[in-house]
Amino acid sequence: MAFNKSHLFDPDDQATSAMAHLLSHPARVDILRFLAQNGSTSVAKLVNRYPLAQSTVSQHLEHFRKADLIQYQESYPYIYYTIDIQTLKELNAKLMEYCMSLEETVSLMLNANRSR
Amino acid sequence: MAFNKSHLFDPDDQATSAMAHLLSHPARVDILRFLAQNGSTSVAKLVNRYPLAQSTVSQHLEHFRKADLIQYQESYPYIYYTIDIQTLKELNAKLMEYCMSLEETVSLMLNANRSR
DNA sequence: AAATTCAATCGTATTTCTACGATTTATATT
DNA sequence: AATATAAATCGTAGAAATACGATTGAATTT
Repeated sequence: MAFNKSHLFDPDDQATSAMAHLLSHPARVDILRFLAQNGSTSVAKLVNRYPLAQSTVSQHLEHFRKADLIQYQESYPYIYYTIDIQTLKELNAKLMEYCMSLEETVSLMLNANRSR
Repeated sequence: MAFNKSHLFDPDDQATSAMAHLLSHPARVDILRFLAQNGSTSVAKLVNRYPLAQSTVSQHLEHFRKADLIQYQESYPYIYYTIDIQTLKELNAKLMEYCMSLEETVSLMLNANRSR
């Protein structure tokens, strides 16, 4: 048992949950926003921002790298990470679409309750 | 080691990642949408929707219960779950706000690149 | 060549997640 | 009282996530 069954679900829902998963740790929530707002950023700078060891921050970055959400370029002595805007837009759109649809649905419910 | 450090991060980011975490499995993505769209739903009906055992579906529902995102009422022989609209609106707003802010930020970046 | 430095990777411990079957609990029905 | 049924809970297995220190690799300085 315990073999994951996520692949058996609707592909759109898989994409939504994959993006959600990337945001399921507060460090990653901040990293993504920081990179979006500040552009090219060294790992050292990120390590300074969090109460985490360097190896742990690298591990979080690995999640993003595997999802092609970030890219990096070396420039001694640092490695600078940037967001892959195209991929971010795609993944973010999936999650946003889901959240907005949910929001719309429950708002309709509220209105329906109010008028009966 | 390995004791979780999430509590050391920004409370807003903790809330964002907590909601993201609830959506980090495709079954939960579908459950939340299904409850929002279809209202009061028995566990049996949910179990039928997924390639998962009854106990596994109950476990997923437990995530939502712990976050006060759902409520239930018994009516023999079924237990019917509904969304807690107020809580959903609050948690969803946090995640939406984050995603929309990200979207806005990267869109500005694209425009800046286009015009230089 | 030796030393330095940044960051990836490795090894490992602990915790949490995902999944299941089995059991328990609660509530009718018979 | 016995039976049936729905769903929570328990016990457990395996995988993945989170965290760290230590090591390695690449690149520049000295």
